[in-house]
Amino acid sequence: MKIGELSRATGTNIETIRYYERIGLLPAPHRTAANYRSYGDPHRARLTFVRHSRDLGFTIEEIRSLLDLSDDPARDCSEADRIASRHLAQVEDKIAQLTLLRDELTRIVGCCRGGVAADCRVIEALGDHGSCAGAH
Amino acid sequence: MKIGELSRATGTNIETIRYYERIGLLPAPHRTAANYRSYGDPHRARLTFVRHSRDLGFTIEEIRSLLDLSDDPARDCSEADRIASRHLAQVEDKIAQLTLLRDELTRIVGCCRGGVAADCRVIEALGDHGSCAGAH
DNA sequence: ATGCACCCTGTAGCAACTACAGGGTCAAGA
DNA sequence: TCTTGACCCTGTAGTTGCTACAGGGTGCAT
Repeated sequence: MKIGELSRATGTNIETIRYYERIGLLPAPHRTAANYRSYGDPHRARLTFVRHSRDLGFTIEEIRSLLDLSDDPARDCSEADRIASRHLAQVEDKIAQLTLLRDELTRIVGCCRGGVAADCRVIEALGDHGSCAGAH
Repeated sequence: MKIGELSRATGTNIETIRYYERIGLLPAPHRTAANYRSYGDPHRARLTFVRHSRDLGFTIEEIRSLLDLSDDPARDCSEADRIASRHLAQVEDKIAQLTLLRDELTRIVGCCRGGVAADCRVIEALGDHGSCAGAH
């Protein structure tokens, strides 16, 4: 299939596909006589893997490691587990952090009762970290 | 005070301070005879405002708007409230999204029982979006 | 033959910094 | 007086993960 079909089949931007090839995340496919890229099912599966992993927030480098693992079926999979677990921990950290942020923002937004900027609690709160309830 | 002191006083990287000046977020300070930047309290207050807003996740452009507002104390502060509320909504979206992600990752990670990559559930799950519990 | 959709390469842009390279300045100690 | 070290300056390039051109070629239908 041509790059446009692969793009539609995986929901990936064409530019992104070429980008993945450039950085070595996807192998360079065969070319037609007209120098068009020509993909097969293995390419589509690999790109699906990459997109799914990106959707789950894995970095390109993490995906590279995961692909290396899946390319070598004999290898121990504990590294895959380690990568995924570490990522999970990062996501949990991020959630905790954003929750603190949300609470702080809720507090700040709730203070605004209209009026002029000089009396605005939002602006005041932003200028004064000391008035924050928690750390962030 | 010199840039290093301002840096320590606000917990901001020196390069970042110069960057903020370059993009017009902080006004250019006076210079000493040796061409060193020389800051006063208003600069420190403004930078504190910027850092605090960044810590809360506001973008540079949002901060620019907020600073414009605080520079003009007679203006109506409803825009500040609007910016902060929209940002709060974004944070809430992000939390919801990350929570789905976390659940998916938890599910994936929990499946790994060791062994070789060929049988790895982590790798399998990443290659197959269809096996996901929810949308992400 | 002439549109039009598609493909190619290469480069530059985005956010919000961060990290040099290659130089100048200043105060303290030997 | 000299030198060491901490600090400051400008300007440019790198980071992540794409995205958006510019300027061209290809393939098929009308």
